[in-house]
Parts: sequence; structure tokens; C-alpha cells
Amino acid sequence: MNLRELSAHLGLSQTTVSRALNGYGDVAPATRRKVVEAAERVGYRPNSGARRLATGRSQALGIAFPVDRNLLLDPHFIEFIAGVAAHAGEQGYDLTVSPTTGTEGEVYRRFARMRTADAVILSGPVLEDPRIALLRGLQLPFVVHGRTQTPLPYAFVDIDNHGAFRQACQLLLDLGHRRIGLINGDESQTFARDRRAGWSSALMAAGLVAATDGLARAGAMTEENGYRFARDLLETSPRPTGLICSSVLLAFGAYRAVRDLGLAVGRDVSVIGHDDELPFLRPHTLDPPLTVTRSPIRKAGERVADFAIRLATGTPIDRLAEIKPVDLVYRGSTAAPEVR
Amino acid sequence: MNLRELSAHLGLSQTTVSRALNGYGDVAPATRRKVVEAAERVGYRPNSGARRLATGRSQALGIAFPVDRNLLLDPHFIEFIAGVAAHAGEQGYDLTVSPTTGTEGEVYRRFARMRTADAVILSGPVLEDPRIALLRGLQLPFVVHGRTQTPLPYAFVDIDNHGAFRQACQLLLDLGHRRIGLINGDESQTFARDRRAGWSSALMAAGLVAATDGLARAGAMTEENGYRFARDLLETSPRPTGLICSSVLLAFGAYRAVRDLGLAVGRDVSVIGHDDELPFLRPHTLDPPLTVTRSPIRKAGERVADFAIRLATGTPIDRLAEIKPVDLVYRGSTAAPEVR
DNA sequence: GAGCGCTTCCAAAGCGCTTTGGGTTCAGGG
DNA sequence: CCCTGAACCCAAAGCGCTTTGGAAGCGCTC
Repeated sequence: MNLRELSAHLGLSQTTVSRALNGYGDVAPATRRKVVEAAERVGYRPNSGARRLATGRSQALGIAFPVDRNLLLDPHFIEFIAGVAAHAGEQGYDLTVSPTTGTEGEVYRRFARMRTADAVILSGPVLEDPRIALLRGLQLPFVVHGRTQTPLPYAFVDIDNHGAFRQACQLLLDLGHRRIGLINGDESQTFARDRRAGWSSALMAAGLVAATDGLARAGAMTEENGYRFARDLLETSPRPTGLICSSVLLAFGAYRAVRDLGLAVGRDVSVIGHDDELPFLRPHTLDPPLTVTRSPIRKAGERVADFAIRLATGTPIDRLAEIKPVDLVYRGSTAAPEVR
Repeated sequence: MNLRELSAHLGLSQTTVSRALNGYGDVAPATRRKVVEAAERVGYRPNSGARRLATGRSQALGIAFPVDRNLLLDPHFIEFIAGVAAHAGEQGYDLTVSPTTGTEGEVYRRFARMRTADAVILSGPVLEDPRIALLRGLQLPFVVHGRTQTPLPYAFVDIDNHGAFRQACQLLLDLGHRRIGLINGDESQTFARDRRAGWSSALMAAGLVAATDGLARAGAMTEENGYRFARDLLETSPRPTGLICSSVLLAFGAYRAVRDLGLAVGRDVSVIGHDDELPFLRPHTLDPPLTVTRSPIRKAGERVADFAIRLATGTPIDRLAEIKPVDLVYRGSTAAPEVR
């Protein structure tokens, strides 16, 4: 069933039916109701190719899917995509994921030229991200998950990484900790830098300037790295009594390291992790339950999709910037350090 | 730059340029070369909407993305998608993921009616899967990752789950184990049933008919469940000396359970896991390194995409069925049971 | 009752591609 | 020298939708 058939069936012109269905004016309420009902009844769905051709818009969001880079290793990214997909779907938008090896430029160029996506979503921004300039050049609307350095305004959704990690570190300081290690994600990415900055700013403010030296490790957020980094830090002397991890996966590894060294989480070493709410790794099921800074990455995905759609439909960029606050959830993995 | 401009630029008709670019006959080799070069040079990309409209095909593969069901919790699914995306991209196909809450019917109907995907990919089939009939009814080509029960032939890619788990169980039997537990994925899904059948057939063949009773657990393949199920099994008496897990994530949890009970993997309890080669959870990094049955789920994704594209371009279904063999990799987590 | 402004509808012109159904040219056979 | 067929190319007709530029009808006012 296509538009022509539907309008013939209704005894109306294609114009009117189209306008009725797309919510334009110039059509009497009664007519509109009739049209909408009929469309519903016969199960009319506009052909996406035709609409795409006629409007030049594709009703799709694009996202580059790096098949060999770190991002993919990363369940965080996936959970984020889930959020994007969920919201896009609700709004009748498709999500086109285009895999890419190496640089994403090729994909964006295709998106732009084939008009295959109305807006694209940028993940894992680094401090000076060449993709920004590329997308601007291509005139392809984009929204960034995270932030980056660029003179011009751009649409983004981020969480308060700095604040979260400052607060986490402050909590440990307040409990009496003095040597607090940081197990961070890849510090070429902005979120990780922000977190490090948050952590060190708390230490600085407490007058522990030297305390940042050698107490940070960074790398891909895997359990394995969590173990390695934690073990590495815990073997320095004097031993840190607190560890702040950029993900639950890292914290997971840190727990294992603590145990392996014959220590106990909570008693000997306080641990805080950042919880993106990955559904298959829940911090409260750890033993002891993990204290976390928490911000659901899926929700961020939804918000990003929302921004992307609005951007594609004309909302000005400067309205599309958001920094979400982060919760701090106190659980059993943090305590005052033992007196020695 | 569109076709018309390109052909004007070349002094040829749109027809010829189109035919040259799409590899049809009726165009002189020299002309073709010239056209292809020019297209390359000016960076011509056909407008996907227009092509879609003209051909009725979309050059896209579809996949329903369940945002609230178990699948999504599941890094296995994601790794699979990565494979699909990688191969699709290589072949110039897009991957449209359409999120769905609850049933996938709505999504497929949309795919079919809007011709938004030339073929769809079906994940996590259950024994009697209603989606099969639906897709057949919609005339939407599909390929299944896994298998299901249906009278008519269908395209699928599966691994030898039965053989793999029989072999894993046989290995433990050969080492002298007699009580061997199974920690399985959700047994409404076919792969999990097949694995259970493989496990029990090995036990049966060894004359241990009763040994299957109460020694199997099943549920979502999370670390948490791995822990719960393993702990549960290890607290039965007599204690099983071997555990076979349907995923490394489960095995991960099982390790934790073994340790928590003051036992040691390898010495007191032999563990085997199924390794889908999730890049962020590597079995050989466990301590002791995990013995696995191994089959990269990403490769399966690539193969499924390959099948889907071929299906969309006319390859008959009966050529598109494949059952991959599974490797068994022997590592330190398996040993002969202690004599008691 | 002519003129005007509204509302409601429509015919028709594209959007950029593929594909049908011929043309035209040229070589070679009768 | 004409005819035939092969090789190459082209004009034009859609594909199904949106959107422009009116037209028709209606109730007013002047």
C-alpha cells in the first residue's frame, strides 16, 4: 500500500493525505482524522527511500562503529549505543551503525554524501579531536558524547567527570586517607583527563601536592588492567590506602589484586569505582559492595540521541549542551584507614 | 555531485555512467575505466535514497536490538554485532539496528514495509521461534544465528554446541571426574539446550545416567550468575569436581565461588568455559588459565552478514547453512581430580 | 454583488537513481 | 552494396514521496 493507493482509496489527493499524515496545516481536522485512521487500518508505512529522496533527510542517526579500536572492546560504548538506539527508535529514527577500521573519516564522508544519516554521534572524544573539524567541514550535524577542545560551539552531552572524581577523592580524604591512587581509563580521552584533574584537584586542595606523584595509572578499562594497575600501585611503598577506579570493570580487577595480596577491600584498602550501570556488572554485588560515583551511560545515550534528532530538525546548537551531575553512592568498600 | 552532473561532466548519458559504475555490460572497457576514475576523483557517491527508491533495495541489513531483554545485557550479542557490522561495511552495506522493547514483530514489519532492510539477522533463537514464521510471512529474507525448529529450510550459521560440550565433558571424564556440573545460559534458547544435550550425552555414554540429576543450572550469562550457580553446585554433596560453563563470564563467577569456598580451581575443582572471544575478558589471563571450548562469536557475525547479503542478492537458501566446529583449548584450570 | 481573506484541497513538478526499449555505428557476410 | 548482428550508447519513463503554486468554496464587508 503506497500513498497513491491510499489517497485513491480515500478519494483525496496525495498532497492532502501526505499533509495530514505529517501533521502539516491546510487540512481540516475531520479529514485528518479520517486519513490517519485509514492509514492505521491498512497499515500504511511510507517508503523510506522515497521519503529520503524527496526530503533529503533520512530519518536516521549515524554512528561510526570502530571494529578494531579500543572502543569496541568496551562494554561502556555498547551500553551507550543501547541508549541511543532506544531513544531514536521511540522517535521513529533508525540508527545506522557503520563499521570502520582505523579512521572514521571515510564513514562520515559517506554519511554526508549519501545523506544516509541526518546527524551523527561522536563517541570517545579526545582533547583535540580531528573529527570535529571534519564533520563541520562536511556540514553534517553531530553531537558529542563527552567534550573536547574547540573554539566553536558544538552540541554535547557529558557528565561532571571532574566533580565526580573530586568528590570521590574528597570522601576518602575526609575519611582520613592520605595516599589515594587513581586507576583511570585511557587518558588521551577527555573524560579520563577530567577525572584525573578532579582527583588531583582534591589532593591539591588538601595540601597534598606531592601525593599525586606516581599514584595514577591509566589504560583500557578492562578487568585485567584493573588488576595490573591496582597490584602495581599497592606494591609501592608506602602503600596507598585508597583507590579510585574509572569503571566497575577496573574496580573488579582491583578487588582481585587486593585479595591476591592478602589484603581486604574496605579494611586495608578503600575502593571507589565509577559506575556506568553496565547491566552485567553490578557494583553492589561485589563483596564488599562497591562505593561508586554513578551516572547511567545508557541515559546519556538517550539524551545524545535526543539532541541529535533535535539538531537534525533545526534546534540551534547552543541549546544542546548538557553536563549531568553524578551521584556518589556510599557502600562497604570505603572506610577510614587503619591506624598504624 | 550527482549522477547527472557527473555524466554531464563526462559527456556521457546517465545510463552509461550508471551501468559503468554498477558493473553492467553494454559499456566499452575504456569508457568504463574513464567513468570509474572520474567518479573516484570527484568523490561521487550515489544518493542512497534515490537508489533505494529506484531499485527497491536498500543496501542495508537489519537487526532488531532488544533494549530491555536479556540479549542486550549481553556482551556476546555485541561482539556478534561487531562481526556483522564489519563484514557488512566491507561489502558496502549499512547495518540498521532498530531498537525494540518486547516483541520484535513491529520492527520486522517496518523493515518489510518500508523496505528499510534487504535482509534481517535473527539472534538468540529459541526452539520454537515465532519470528521465523513472521519473517517468512513478510517475505523478508533472514538468516539465523543459531538454529531452531521449523519444517522449512532456512539460512543459518551455528557452531557445534552439542559436539563442543560433549567433548568438554568427555575431557573431564577422561581425567577421571565423575561428578560434572553444568552452568548454562538461558535454556529457552537453542544453543543452551544443545550444550546441555552435549554434556549429558557424554555422561550417558559413560554410563553415568544419574549424574545429570541436579547438576545443571541455567540463567543469563553474567558473572553474578556464574558465582551463584557455582556456589550452589559446589555446596551439594558429594561435591562436583568439574564445572562446565557456557561462557567465560560465568566461569569468571565460578572462579570466585571456588575461591570463596576455600577451594582452588584446577586442584579441587576443574573448570571449563566456552570462550566466545570477548575481547575484554580473556580466559588465559585467569589464574589458573581457563580451559575453554572456543569459537569466536565475532567471526560468526561476519559469516552471518555474508549469508544475509548473499541471500538478499539471490543465493538460494539451502546453500546458506553452516555449522562451525569448535576448538578445545586445554589449560591449567583442568586436572585429574584429587584422590580421596 | 464585487472584492477580499480564509480555509481546504489539488495538480504537477521534482528529488536522483535504475532500467527499458530503442538508436547508431561499424564490421563482416552474402 | 546491402543486410545483419554485435557493441555501444542514449532518451525517457518510472520508483513513491514532498512541496510549490494555485484553485475552489465560503462567509464577510463595503
